[in-house]
Amino acid sequence: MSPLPTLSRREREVMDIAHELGNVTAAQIQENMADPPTYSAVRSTLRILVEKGHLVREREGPRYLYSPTMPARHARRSAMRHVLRTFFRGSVEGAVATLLELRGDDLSAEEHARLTEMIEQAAKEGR
Amino acid sequence: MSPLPTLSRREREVMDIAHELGNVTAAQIQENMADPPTYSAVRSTLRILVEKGHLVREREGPRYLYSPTMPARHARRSAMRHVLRTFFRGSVEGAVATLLELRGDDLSAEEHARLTEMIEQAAKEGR
DNA sequence: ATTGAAGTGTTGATTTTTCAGCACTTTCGT
DNA sequence: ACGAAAGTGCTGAAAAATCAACACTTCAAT
Repeated sequence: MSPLPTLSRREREVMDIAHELGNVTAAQIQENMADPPTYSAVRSTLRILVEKGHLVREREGPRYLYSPTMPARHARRSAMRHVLRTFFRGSVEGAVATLLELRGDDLSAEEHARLTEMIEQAAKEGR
Repeated sequence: MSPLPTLSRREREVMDIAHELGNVTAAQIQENMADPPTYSAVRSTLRILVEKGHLVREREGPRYLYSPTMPARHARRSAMRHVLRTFFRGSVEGAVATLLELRGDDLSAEEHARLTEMIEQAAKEGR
């Protein structure tokens, strides 16, 4: 199984938007791009991403919808693993600490409960 | 303050390595690159990254050491914020869940205690 | 002091990426 | 049925990124 080719700058930008929004039209992509090129140029990038196998497209009435090929769960894990390794030296604790900082507001009681529960589960798992 | 220019594919790869290793020589960068080009080409990329303001370099005896301009703490937060938004729709819970999955092995008692403590703190904070 | 190894600065060719134009098709409202 | 608006496929030019070559310098060991 040949790995998917790596992405250029614009291609990565488009893929990020696609992951964020799930499945999108060319117009939506353009709207969400920083310093967006013409609609025509956006479609050009989309075509390349489909060729490379990163996106699939299907007709949705009058237009096309584009969706990431890689299942969301896999993409999430892969992205998180990369950040964990690159910026946190693999420290899950460090990563969680930063997440909580980013969270900013206080945790709600429910959120607190769910997080604690998650950690309990992780501690018990596989016994 | 003009924002730093965005990065090309190779540039990003080099920056990731620089973040992972802290401060590095050109040779170290090359060793860690996927499908590495010549030493000369690596230095070429490094020069551009210095010009763009992403790296600083300083003499270390016979050679140069390159280090990311952006403070590690800021880089970590920025990277995590991006992943959080792109792949988790901003859900800290979702992100933590994935981190715990990635962690794989059971949590040690100490790790468990520290994570729980962190969450307690986040819940209490700012009262 | 000389030599080889390792490092550096600079330059330009090649490749890739990025982008827009154009002719054509489909959709939708009047 | 018609025209406007929106969408599409295709193509090639312009810009950027990538890479390697070459000449030069520094270091360290003999």
